[in-house]
Amino acid sequence: MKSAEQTRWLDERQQEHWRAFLGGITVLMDQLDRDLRAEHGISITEYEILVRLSESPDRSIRMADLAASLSHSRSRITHTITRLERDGLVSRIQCDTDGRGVTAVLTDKGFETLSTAAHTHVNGVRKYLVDLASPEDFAAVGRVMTKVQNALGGRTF
Amino acid sequence: MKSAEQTRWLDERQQEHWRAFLGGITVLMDQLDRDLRAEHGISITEYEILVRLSESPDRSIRMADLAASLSHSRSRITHTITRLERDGLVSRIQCDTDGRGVTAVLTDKGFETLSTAAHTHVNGVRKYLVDLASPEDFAAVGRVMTKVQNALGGRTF
DNA sequence: AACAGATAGTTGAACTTTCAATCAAGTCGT
DNA sequence: ACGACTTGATTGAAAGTTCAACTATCTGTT
Repeated sequence: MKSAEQTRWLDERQQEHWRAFLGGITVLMDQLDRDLRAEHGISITEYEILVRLSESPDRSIRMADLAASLSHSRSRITHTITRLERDGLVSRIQCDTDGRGVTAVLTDKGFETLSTAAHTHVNGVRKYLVDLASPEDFAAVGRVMTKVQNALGGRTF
Repeated sequence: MKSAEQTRWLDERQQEHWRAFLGGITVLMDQLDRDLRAEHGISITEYEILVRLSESPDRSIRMADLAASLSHSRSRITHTITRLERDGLVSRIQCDTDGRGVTAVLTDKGFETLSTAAHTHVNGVRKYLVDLASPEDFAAVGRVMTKVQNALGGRTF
């Protein structure tokens, strides 16, 4: 921040929106996480990984791609996959084209867990978010957050 | 979930919006936190507490009210305030009307830190979010997240 | 007054994420 | 083919969060 330039503070309305945003994501993510843990024993982070794997050819994705896809650090992915592997939902295989590479693969048990957890998750997303908003407003949320992702997206950790 | 009823999955568009939302809040919160830590040595959670205190009469708020205001658990507030107290930004005083009560008070040093950190924070919120969206879209975000907060708001931990 | 139950806050352990350091394998320029 | 550099992934420790258990105080009922 250059000291010469004045900071443009948020006006009252913007501040309200920003605080609603902060508070909203806090309670929303917390509730979705709680529901998944209570009913299926997985966190929302783990759930998102299972989803990505299930949609991918061979139900497998390399660690770095998983990290990029979720905007998580490599380290975080390593730890999370370690837990998922311990629980038998995912397994690791060596990448044959790159000696350094490791690929995470969804196991049958992982797919089973995902299949049932998906109901809980989607119902939550609807009940706590999608169904509360008008389609236009929800689309606006999508537009805005897409821009945020694009603006901050390709960082390295 | 009753097994009789069918889960209404998200359509492709809704799914895009939801994923943008998830990815967006991840990179946004991460960046705002990083900026505050790098330039002022406080996390975004700590920053939010300082803000609430600074706006309150006597620059002080009771622990439970702080928890409610941030949608954090009591335990989390206790730990965070302990850290802020260790760093001299906040101090604890006994509540005189309720023997169980503890009130967190912003110190002068805490106010100083907040005063400079606020520039960093607001500039970030603008650059990474507010200025990327049209006023209408940002207002829509505010509307939606207000509803989320109201729907999930008053939970106990 | 005394008890039951609710509320405020803390504590310590378990769990998750971050951070910096490390190791192995790939790429590039000479 | 050598060294310098980059990239992919892991590791262990530190920082932060959650969870369940606990103490202390308050409130309402009898």
